[in-house]
This record gives sequence, structure tokens and C-alpha cells, in this order.
Amino acid sequence: MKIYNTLSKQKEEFIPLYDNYVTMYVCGPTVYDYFHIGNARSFIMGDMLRRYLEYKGYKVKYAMNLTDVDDKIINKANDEKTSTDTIAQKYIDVFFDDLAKLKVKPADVYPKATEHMNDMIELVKDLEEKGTAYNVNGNVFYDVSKFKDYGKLSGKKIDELESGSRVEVNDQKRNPLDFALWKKAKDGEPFWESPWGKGRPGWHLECSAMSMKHLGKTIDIHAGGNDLIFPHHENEIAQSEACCTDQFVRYWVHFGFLNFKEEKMSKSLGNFFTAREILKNHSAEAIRLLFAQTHYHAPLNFSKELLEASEKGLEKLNNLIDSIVEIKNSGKLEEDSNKFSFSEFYLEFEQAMDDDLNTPRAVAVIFDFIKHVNKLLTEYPSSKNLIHSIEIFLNKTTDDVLGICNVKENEKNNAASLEPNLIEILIGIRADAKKNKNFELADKIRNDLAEIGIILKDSKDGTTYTRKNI
RNA sequence: GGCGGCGUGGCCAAGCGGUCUAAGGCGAAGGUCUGCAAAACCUUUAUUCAUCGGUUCGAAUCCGAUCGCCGCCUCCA
Repeated sequence: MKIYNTLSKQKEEFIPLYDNYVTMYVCGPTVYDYFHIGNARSFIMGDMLRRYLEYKGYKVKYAMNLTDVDDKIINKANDEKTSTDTIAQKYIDVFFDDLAKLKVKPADVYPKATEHMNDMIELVKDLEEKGTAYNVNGNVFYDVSKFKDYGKLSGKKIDELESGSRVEVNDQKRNPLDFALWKKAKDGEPFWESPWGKGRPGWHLECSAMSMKHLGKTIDIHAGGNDLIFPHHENEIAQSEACCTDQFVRYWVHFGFLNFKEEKMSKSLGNFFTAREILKNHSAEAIRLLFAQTHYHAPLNFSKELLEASEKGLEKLNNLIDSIVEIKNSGKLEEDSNKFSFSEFYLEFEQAMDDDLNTPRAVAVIFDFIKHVNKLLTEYPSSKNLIHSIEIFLNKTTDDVLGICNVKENEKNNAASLEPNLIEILIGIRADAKKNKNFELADKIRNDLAEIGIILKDSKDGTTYTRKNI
């Protein structure tokens, strides 16, 4: 498989450090608020990458940090007259809750900054000993001039950055680009004891320390939004490679922004929808399909209309699943000797995904597949092998990798309870009504069922139904 | 000012030197089926890829210029 590596600015063949074991780190949330649908794009695309690696047979160790010490958390705690811990815990719960709703597979570890103080302090001590960090009255800064590769990820040059007007002025720094590794505590702020006095870590530090601790000094994939390339990821490289390793990350993966009305969706611009808000009216599957329909690297212009279009597209998939479930429940299935391997669809799906996770192409393969099997289904309406092969294909691709459908769940919903039997009875009554040309009654039954989300469909072989969320 | 990205049908979006008179989704139009619907299926919907030049036997794809949009350089996924 090929992956675009921000470091080399080109697609590279992905070869993990150790055989079939992949280490992957995705920058997680600062837990001070609900995350928005733009943040969700990173979480979901990271999830799809991880799922596809697993599909390919890799064993993936996946870590996502929780930033629970930060200015924004402190401010929020002050505003709400509560502790930073309370704020952090509240939004950690929210985060997990929303991620689960978005069908994002849980990471193997969710390291928290507050639980890795010693690791971070050790890292800073090490940098200080090596002369790459300096202490000014309890503030410890990283000396950018000591790291010759500084700028290798973002393509920025130290002198060019210096001449830029936006670099913060700080008397204590030797160089305006130097960044804080350890910040001296101000009154009323949470703090930890350290060799430099009471304070807290700078914001790049945790990712370096926790990535190396949980995944090893050199990891395979580190991913995050485009806006993290500089300075965050650049600084992570500087910290980690100056202290502990020749290569911190082998493949840097960055996700394009989610825009709203041609502008980056962000908290500071205020033009955002929280994921939670969107999930009230739209399914996780539709959100995931929408994201999959654009390449992860490109910007995605978000709108509710687009989401609705994806929702409609999903219906094609769901209708297929419904008809499969319906056929299975009907008891009409027969053993047969037909073989349906769908190997060309698997191949095309894999070729698309192997090409830098080209999910839009993969989705196109899925829709081609749907069209193809719908035809087969009319040709072989009772083939057990057909149904079985379709289910396996959908499970592997649309469910396991893309996370946009769930065959098993649909079956469960359909099979549960007395409901199917009751619906069959109503269908029977309606069939009699139709026979007697009592269309008024027939339509009433259909309309009333539609109101509770049961959609009847007539065909020459009888009436079937599907369920729709209302 | 420095660095990076983008401009493909009504909308979204793949394609990145020949199979492109350009995949797939949404939308629209017609048809098959049906008491009517729904679903499904079949047609139709870009001789053209921001514009202008160039390279090449051949360009949406490479190069240059122009126009337009966006992002990073400050917290941000």
C-alpha cells in the first residue's frame, strides 16, 4: 500500500518497521469542549486508515492522546468556577460517547497528559542535559537552533520564520521560534513539581513523551489535521529526535480541513457544528460515507445538503441489506452449487485503498457492487451461496473497513420480537383487500405502517417490507 | 512577506501522460414492473477538465504565465 508522507511530500510504499505490526498515533482532543464535525473528520479518517491496515492483516497498535492540561481547560474551569479535573473529565466522557456514536473503533490506549508528568519531565531533563533546552526562571525552552533538521516536516526555514511578523515576542527566549517545554505555574493554575519548580508541560511535549512511551521511540504512522504540521508536529520531531531517536515517525499523515462555506471550520471562527449536534439528525454512517467520498488529503466543503445527499446514497446500501435479510427470513433459501467470489470487486476495492487510501474510488466500487448484485439477486433469488457471498463482501468492506453499514445489526433488528409476524399478518390482510379491490384499506395499512417506519413494497412475488428510521 | 494546496457536469467527487467522447454519489428526464406507490433494473444528463500559451506522436494529467479560491506561518483536527 502507498501512503502520502508529509515528510517526503510524496506517496511512499508503506512498510512497517516490524513485519506486520504497525504503530499508529493520532492526535486526540483537548478536552475542554464538545468536538466539532471538522475534528471528527480526523478521528474518522484515522479510524478508516487503521481499519484498512487491519483488513490487510496488520496488527495495529493505535494510540490517541487526551490533552487534559492546557490553557483552554484552565480558562473554562475558571469561567465555570470549577476545577480543571472536572472540566477534563466531563469532556473526556463526551469525547468517548461521541466517538462511539460515530462508529470509531476505540484506540488501544488513550494516554492522558496528566498521567505522564514523569515521562515528560524526564524528556525535558534529557534535552537540558544535551544542551538543547534552557531554563529561564522556571520556564524551560527548546533551543531551535540546536536542531539542524528543524523545519524538515513543514518545509519552513528558521530564518524565514524569524522574519515573519507573527512570531510571538518573548524576552525570555533566545530565539523567537524557541518554544516552551515547561511553563512556570502562575497563581491559581494547576501545577506539578519539577526540577525547575512548580509548573506544567508545554503543549507539544505530551505527544512526544506518550508516543515514545506507548508505541516506541520510532513509530510507523503519526496522523493529525493539516494545521498541526506546524508548529506542533515540527516541534514534536525536534523534541523527540534531539533527545531519543534518529527517527521519531516514519510516515506523517495529514488530513485536509473540513470547510464550511469555503472557510476552515474552527472554534475560533465560530463557524462550526458539533459532532453531537449533527448526530441528532444524521446517522454516523452518512457522516462516514460523506467523508469517505472525498479523499482524506483534500479539503471537504461541509454542508447539510451534502450530508443529506450521502444519506440518500446510503439508502442504496441499506436497501440491499434489507432485501438480503428479507430473503433470509423468508425461508426460501436453497442450497446450490453456484459460486460467487466477487474477486474483481475485492481487487478493485483493494487497489483503491492501497493507493493512499483512495476512499472515493473504494466507495465507487461499492456502488458498482450494489448494482451488480441487485441484478444477480433477481437472477438467483434463492441462492444461499449468493446471499452468503454478498454478506461476506459487505462485512469486510462496508462494515469492517468503511464502517458505513452493519449487516449483523440489521439482522438483529429485523429478527427480534413478534413484530415480523405481526407485520406479516397485516400484509396478509392487505393482500386480501387488494384482491377484493379494496385499495382504500390496502393503502391505509401501507400508510399507517409507513408512519411507524415500516415501508411496504409490492412486487409480483408478493409484498416485502423494510424498516426506516423516523 | 515566506511556505503549501486547490480550480473537472446542476451539486459533490475520482482520475494525474494513451484504455478519458472522464468512475461513483446526489439531483433531473424517460422507460420496465405496479391498482397506485416504493424498491430494483434499463436509458439519457461533460467531445470536455479555470484561462492563455508551450512540451509531446499524444495532456484534465507535464512546464510557464494569468485569473480566482483556500490554508499554514498565533490556539486550532
